[in-house]
Amino acid sequence: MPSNYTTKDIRKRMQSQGLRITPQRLAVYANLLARSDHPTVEEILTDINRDLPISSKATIYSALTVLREVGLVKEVLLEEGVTRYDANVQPHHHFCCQNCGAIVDINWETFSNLQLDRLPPGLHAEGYEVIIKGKCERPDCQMAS
Amino acid sequence: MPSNYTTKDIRKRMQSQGLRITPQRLAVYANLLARSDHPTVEEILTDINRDLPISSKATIYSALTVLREVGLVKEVLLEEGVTRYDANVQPHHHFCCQNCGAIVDINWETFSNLQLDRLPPGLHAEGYEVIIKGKCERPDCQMAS
DNA sequence: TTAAATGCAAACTATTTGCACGTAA
DNA sequence: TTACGTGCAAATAGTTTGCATTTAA
Repeated sequence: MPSNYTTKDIRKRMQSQGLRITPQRLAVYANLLARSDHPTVEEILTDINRDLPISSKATIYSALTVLREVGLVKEVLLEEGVTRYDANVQPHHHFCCQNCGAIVDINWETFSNLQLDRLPPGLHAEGYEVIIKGKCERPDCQMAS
Repeated sequence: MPSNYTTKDIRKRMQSQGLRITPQRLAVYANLLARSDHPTVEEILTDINRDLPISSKATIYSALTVLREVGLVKEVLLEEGVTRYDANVQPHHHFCCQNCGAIVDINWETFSNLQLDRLPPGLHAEGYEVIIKGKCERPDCQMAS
């Protein structure tokens, strides 16, 4: 489960901001909650329209913008030109397989002890994330150069 | 200075791979060496064509691809839809100002002691980078919410 | 001399926008 | 009922590609 939230949270968050709960917005959020692979817009679109068409691409973009504004979704930027989305909005780190591109969430506690006071004077940190590049557990990837 | 390299290095690197040294490739690399603000393609283009037109946009893209292939340049992905470039190819971290967008290089040694053995079993790290978000030293930014 | 690089324009991909129609509250 | 959201198509932005011309070695 990529988040501590559930689809119930979307109602509270959206309504408190005067935003409507629509089938499309619910579907996008539910899809992100259900999967842990940080999908792209294209992947979300394919997935939620698999059985019956429920949303257009422009609506997915719109839904993701709104979900980010209310703090239910974050974007993940690891590859050039590819924006991915994550329903896990708690601070955490990312492992990125250099062979297959898989992205694995790493618990915050794994690297929660960074000494931010070592930053150059004048810079004030509000948060951080560690991005680890390497090879994931798949045999193909372990084998790859 | 964002790198330990100089424009002399481009000759060695390129020639050893049978690639040509052109005024355009030199200009792109020299520009990246001269500035520390991780420019976009657009910004590089504007800068090197300021006095007299020397390069087209397609050539900048081509030059950056080659420079990355020979290991003289790295891309920096911190904002959605924006690819920036860096002639500092040594491992280092990035501080990103949430107010003005400034990107500050942080020495590797500042956070060089991460315990990578704490990663989930099966994942093999080959490198990492810490991305710190916060406010930079500019008074405007310190002031901002 | 000649294979490789440049510059332009067209093609492509990702994302945003305008607007008529539909719908959640 | 009605302001907000959706879907479509067109617009925009970033990047890549094809090809004739130029040039580094």
